Amino acid sequence: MAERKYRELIEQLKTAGLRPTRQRLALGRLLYGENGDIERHVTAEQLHAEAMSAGVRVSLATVYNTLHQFTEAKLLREVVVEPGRSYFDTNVDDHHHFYFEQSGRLQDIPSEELELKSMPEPPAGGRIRRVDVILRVDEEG
Amino acid sequence: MAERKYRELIEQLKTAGLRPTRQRLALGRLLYGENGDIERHVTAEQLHAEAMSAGVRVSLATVYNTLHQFTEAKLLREVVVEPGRSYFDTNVDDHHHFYFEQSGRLQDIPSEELELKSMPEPPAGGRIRRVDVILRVDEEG
DNA sequence: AACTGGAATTAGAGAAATTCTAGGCCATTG
DNA sequence: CAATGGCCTAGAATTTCTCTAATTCCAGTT
Repeated sequence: MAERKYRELIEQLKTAGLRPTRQRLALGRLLYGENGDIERHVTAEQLHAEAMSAGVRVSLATVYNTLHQFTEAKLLREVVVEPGRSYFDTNVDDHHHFYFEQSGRLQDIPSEELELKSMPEPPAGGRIRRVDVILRVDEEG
Repeated sequence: MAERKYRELIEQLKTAGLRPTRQRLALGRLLYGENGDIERHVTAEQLHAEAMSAGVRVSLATVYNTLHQFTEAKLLREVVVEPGRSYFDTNVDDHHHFYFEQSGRLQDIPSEELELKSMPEPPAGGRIRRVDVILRVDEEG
């Protein structure tokens, strides 16, 4: 992970009122580090397994807490594709997703490739917090 | 439930290769019956509770099976809004949803009110089976 | 109307994902 | 460097959904 990104992470945690603990930094490094430019869609279980095999001692509960805190801090975005299957996406820019049901894989769609023609008015007293578009894809053959 | 709708349901079950059993007919009546024009978004637990209090003896497993079979037969549409929370929508026409996170409520958006400007090409060997758009709404105050 | 084969239903166990709890640990502040 | 309060942990608990194996029901056939 680039030194710049690392300091940036610490800064973002502070801004969010989160202490830069060993666990949060390690998970941040796993999520954004090394190949930090590649879009990632990980489940809590996956990230936990990844941490284990990287020799990072962290409990599953902490992985869940951290993922939710990162999401809250807009460092991650949660994508729910099926009951009991939710991914955390390292790409927090405006974009959408292909979901491949057979393989359970998720793939980003840049926002330029899928735009909305019109946006409905939110019901009175509400504001639209997020737009989620999922294109469910059948892999034939 | 209108007599017409009732016979229609039996017909649709047959077409789907499903026997019109007491349980399936009763659940169908609960889903589409009486006020069959109103959009409904029910969870399996909710429908099960509804059946119980209507005096219909049916197990939770059967409710799950039936909801999935109805979805398969395109009599229902499943909408996943949160990990561990999925609704079944009696409206199977092309449309989208508002989701109110605080109350957990779902509301239909007619397809005229939210159209896509452009549709991306599905990745090679895939075809887009469904488009799900969820607008997540914060209720302020 | 009884027979039969396959489908459907059931209660309860089981599985999977996530959250909670209570105690101990550790980062920050003064 | 001690105190304070946030953080982490293992494991239990919860929630949602699925599976299993036994029973019951449905539809077509005598």
